[in-house]
Amino acid sequence: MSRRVLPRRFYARPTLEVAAALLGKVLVHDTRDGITAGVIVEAEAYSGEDDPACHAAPGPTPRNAPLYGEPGIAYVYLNYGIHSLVNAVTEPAGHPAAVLIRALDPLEGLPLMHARRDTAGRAVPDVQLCRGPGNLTRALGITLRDNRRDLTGGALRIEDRGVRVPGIAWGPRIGIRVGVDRPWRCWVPAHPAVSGSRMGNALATGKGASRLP
DNA sequence: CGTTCGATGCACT
DNA sequence: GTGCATCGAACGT
Repeated sequence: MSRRVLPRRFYARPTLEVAAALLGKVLVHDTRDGITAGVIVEAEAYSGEDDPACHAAPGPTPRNAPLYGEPGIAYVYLNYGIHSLVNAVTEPAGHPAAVLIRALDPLEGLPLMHARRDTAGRAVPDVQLCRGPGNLTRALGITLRDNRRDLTGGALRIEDRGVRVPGIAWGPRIGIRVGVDRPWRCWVPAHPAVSGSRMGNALATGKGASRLP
């Protein structure tokens, strides 16, 4: 529908490159209820069967099949029984890898995001609507049914709207128990929508080199 | 402030 | 049966 939708070749390259390049891009979900969209400000790379934190670590299974397929496809899975987490599949087909989208700066459809997130009359500040991978899928209405959707066109997509990020910081991935040694999480320095400031996350405020780790 | 802990569903051993 | 790429309420200090 638009030339600003990221083409498949954007995803068909090293996962760390894609993760960095996704910062500043816009995740859009078009549903019956309306459009919601946000600027990606935090992401994590998961790449290869030798990455112990990657879902492909055990080798191919029915669940992780999308990771082995075409780049530019959404890999959505349920974790902790509650949260749908959305990834963008990367690298040429055959190399299992993806970028987990962890936080957005809310851009469009804020009222709809609030409607989806506000529970028990509990209001959520705008900047926290899409802070955290489970929160952003809830705000955008992304569920397991969106697994395998093509991000290069259609209702769930990622666009380039010309947003420039001021910098990129790198650090260890969050919430995993293995593979913590790999600094494969990247974020926009000091951005308030970046997750992790809960656990005394000094990293989230650090100045970032745009260089890959 | 800080840390702990229960909710909840599904893939995989 | 076990273990999560989480979240937020409920504690303790």
